[in-house]
Amino acid sequence: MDALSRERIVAAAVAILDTAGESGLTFRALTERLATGAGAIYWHVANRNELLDAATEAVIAPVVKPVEADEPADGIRAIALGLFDAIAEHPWLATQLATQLSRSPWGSVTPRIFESIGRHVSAMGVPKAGWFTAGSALVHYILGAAGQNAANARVLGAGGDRAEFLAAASAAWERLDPEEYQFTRAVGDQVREHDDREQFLAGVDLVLAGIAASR
Amino acid sequence: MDALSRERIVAAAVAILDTAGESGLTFRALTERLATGAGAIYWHVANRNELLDAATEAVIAPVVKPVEADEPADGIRAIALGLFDAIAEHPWLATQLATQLSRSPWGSVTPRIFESIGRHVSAMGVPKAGWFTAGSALVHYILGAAGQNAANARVLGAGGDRAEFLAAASAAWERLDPEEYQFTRAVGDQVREHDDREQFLAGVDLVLAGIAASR
DNA sequence: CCCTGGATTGGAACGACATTCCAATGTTGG
DNA sequence: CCAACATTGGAATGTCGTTCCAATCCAGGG
Repeated sequence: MDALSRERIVAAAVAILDTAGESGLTFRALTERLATGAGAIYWHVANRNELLDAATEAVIAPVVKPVEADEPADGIRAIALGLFDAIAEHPWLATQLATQLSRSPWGSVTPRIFESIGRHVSAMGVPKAGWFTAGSALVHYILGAAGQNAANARVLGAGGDRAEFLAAASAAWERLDPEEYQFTRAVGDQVREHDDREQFLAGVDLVLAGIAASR
Repeated sequence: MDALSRERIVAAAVAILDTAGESGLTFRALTERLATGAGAIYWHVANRNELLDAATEAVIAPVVKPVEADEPADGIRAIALGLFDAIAEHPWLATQLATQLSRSPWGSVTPRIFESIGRHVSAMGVPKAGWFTAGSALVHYILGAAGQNAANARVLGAGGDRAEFLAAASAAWERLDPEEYQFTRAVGDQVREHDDREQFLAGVDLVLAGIAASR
């Protein structure tokens, strides 16, 4: 039996989260996968929340590494896509990052994301007074849109393919009152034809255009 | 004892959520406040999640009522501020809306928000192909920024005042490695001097500028 | 080499929770 | 007034996070 360590526990947590979602991360699942007892785990991590935070950090850290790019906007797009892919691959990140943002915004992971995006914002020539606004708009759009994309993918689930999902989503939308939800329904038709990644990048570019316009 | 009803249960849930947060909403707290048993509540409500959704809807519904405005942008600002205030008054909304967005995006509350914002987006003269991108950027920024604002207010808590909070936040930021977090730290200085609401609106206007630029 | 103190482990025990179940009570139409 | 049904209150169940403790491991000093 290899020595138990914080890293091994966090790795096991990520694996469980990936296959069973946030509600699947129980101490029972952990003790079984690690062939140990709950007390041993508690010696290395304070509690379940700290473990969730550590798992989030372990998965996000590689994405927010500094990126060199000719254009600052390209650096932002690269980080945005990295986050998009990470959240698509680990759907539990969406809820987790949102919760962390609105529970303890100055925790460990969120400022790192903010910083990695902000570096490029300041390089864009935005006046200092606009840094917070520009950085916030980017980060909130990126995390929100990536999370929603992951949610769509999850609804799709293991079984079906894209066509099946779109059919289900269409059905759900058709059920909406056409009068009351005319915008949402009109948008549904547009979305079906576009690639998720491209659509996400279009949103990033929209915010970037806003930053450029108010510079 | 007045007749138990779904409305009374939802109202009690909102009251509990406001004073004790999401983790405070237990069936024990509900049965005590309503002077009844768990079984009675389960006859009106399927489970805890449905109750959380109903509480969210009850609090959000008044905010997403149609708004008439001379300029579409003003309508968007009005709805954004309504959401901002609702989330500030009921901080549990931040986590709840984020969770609902990334769990079942096509539930009941989220499309209503999307629709109420989208109406004004289409009135802005955005070409149809850009509706989804523009609406998404707005909604994600609004919910994300409002949630973060509520989180800041919560850290501040019942006891202290704004100066105390800013001192605590400063202290947290000073502890960050100045080299590694130079953008975040620079931004902290800017933020201290500005009104939260104005800062929030500046972000909305930034996204609106992006929409106008790509129109 | 052993022995002693701290580090680490495994699992039992505890209290809180969401949910289910059921007997009892209210209500209503024939 | 009496059957069917709607509604209630609370006891029972199983799962969870967390705490506690006895047992084991390990390193360094005598």
